[in-house]
Amino acid sequence: MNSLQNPSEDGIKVLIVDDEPSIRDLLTRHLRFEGFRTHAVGNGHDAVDAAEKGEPDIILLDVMLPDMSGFSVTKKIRSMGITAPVLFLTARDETEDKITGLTVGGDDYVTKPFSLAEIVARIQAILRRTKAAESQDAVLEVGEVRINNDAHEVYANGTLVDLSPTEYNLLHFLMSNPNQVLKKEQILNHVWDYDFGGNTAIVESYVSYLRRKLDALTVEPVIITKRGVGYMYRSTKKA
Amino acid sequence: MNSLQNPSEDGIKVLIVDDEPSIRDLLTRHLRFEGFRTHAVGNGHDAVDAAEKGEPDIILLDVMLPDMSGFSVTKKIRSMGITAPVLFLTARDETEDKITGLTVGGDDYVTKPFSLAEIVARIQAILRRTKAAESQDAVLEVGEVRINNDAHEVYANGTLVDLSPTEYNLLHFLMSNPNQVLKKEQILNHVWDYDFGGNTAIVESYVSYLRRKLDALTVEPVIITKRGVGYMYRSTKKA
DNA sequence: GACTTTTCTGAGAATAACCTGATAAAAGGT
DNA sequence: ACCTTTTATCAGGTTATTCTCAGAAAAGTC
Repeated sequence: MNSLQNPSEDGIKVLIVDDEPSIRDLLTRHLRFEGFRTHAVGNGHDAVDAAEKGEPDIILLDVMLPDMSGFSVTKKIRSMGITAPVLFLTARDETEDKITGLTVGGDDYVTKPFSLAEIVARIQAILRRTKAAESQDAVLEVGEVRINNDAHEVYANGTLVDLSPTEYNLLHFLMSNPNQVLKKEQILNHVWDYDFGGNTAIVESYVSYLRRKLDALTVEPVIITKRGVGYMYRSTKKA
Repeated sequence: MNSLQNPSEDGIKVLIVDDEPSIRDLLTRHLRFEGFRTHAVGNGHDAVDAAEKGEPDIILLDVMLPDMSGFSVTKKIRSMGITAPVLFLTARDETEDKITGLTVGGDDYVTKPFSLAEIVARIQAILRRTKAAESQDAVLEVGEVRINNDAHEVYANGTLVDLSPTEYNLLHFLMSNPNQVLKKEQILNHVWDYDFGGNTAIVESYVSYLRRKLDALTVEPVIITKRGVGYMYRSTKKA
């Protein structure tokens, strides 16, 4: 039926540029699953081509490409009058000043390895800023909990809850798919980086952390364990 | 003559890839019975061939194949532009990171041994997400009972019923085939894993569990014993 | 009604799933 | 460099679930 997390993102075209086929594949498959239209290329030359012909709404661009750097690609396409925002994919140790220097305007960047939830969130944020397109809202309120994705703040019945980054990401993912059981594997795939080595036990830990912080402030527990299946965020209790 | 559970799934092509003939046979026979069109092969090379020529809607792919791994097969067919979703069949102890890494898009996986009901449910879920084909709905309501497959929740006349996973699976299977007698063996084959060692007495136990939980909430008993034959879920009472 | 067969159900042991506190390592801030 | 926060792993305790079995109950047969 609906894709997870972003049922409304329908006609948005994403150009994916990365020389590693596995990353291209990962992003292509996931973003398609989320409802985006994608096109993937493996080098800078093809990227310029595709940016011109494909008219993407947003470009995911690896900064380390075999033929030319992602920054050269950006300059080139900007000089051609293409204004689509760029989300740079960088290695952790990339000199950050270079990146921040180029991420003017609506651009942004994420460091590898990233989580899929992060990529989608950044795309959402960029599109929200630039096009004001009907993309995911910055504020998500389900049941007794309100989550503000711009400020990264969570309120439970009006009280600000202090969450760690991972706790926040997990809650955001759960709240994006209310009343739907999410398997632990599924959660791990979305919320943790794609190269995370551990097993799903960590999901249990973080659910525990979240419950400790949230359940003290809510009438109903918000995260339901579906034993043998997964976890579910419950918005409205049904008698 | 009618297929169980999914009379509408008619033209969907399933490619089955497993080196064990018994598993190939089990899946072929069952999925055909369910109304799918199937084609089965026993190694990676043939799988790539069949994926190209057969244009399957979905691929059931064992990850342990004699000539190449299921992941290599996936990469190969993806590079050929084939986007059909893959349902991986894996051993329980398979390194999970490998699997989870590849199952981010529409893909999914089940661990061996699986139950046939699980396979069908996963295929349904994948097709529902990707192709939006007119496949099984997430909510199934028959008579006084409503079952929500997204939330894995069951309501009897509006009251939430707490079921264990196996109880849920059994009820789901019964409700998928209302007003139709199901033999205990049939139920065992669908709902329990294919390597289940015990006998059909366990079906009796679980029917008993279900009745205890459901009949308190319904006017009519929903599960009827057809002595000497099997059980039947009845939607509208028929004398 | 008496007998046979089949089904139902309660009890219990073994197992699996889950929760949580402790802890160590890593990251981040001052 | 120090302290704090955060992340990740692990093991013990706890609860839910699965499965089997045996006796009770019900249905069918003569």
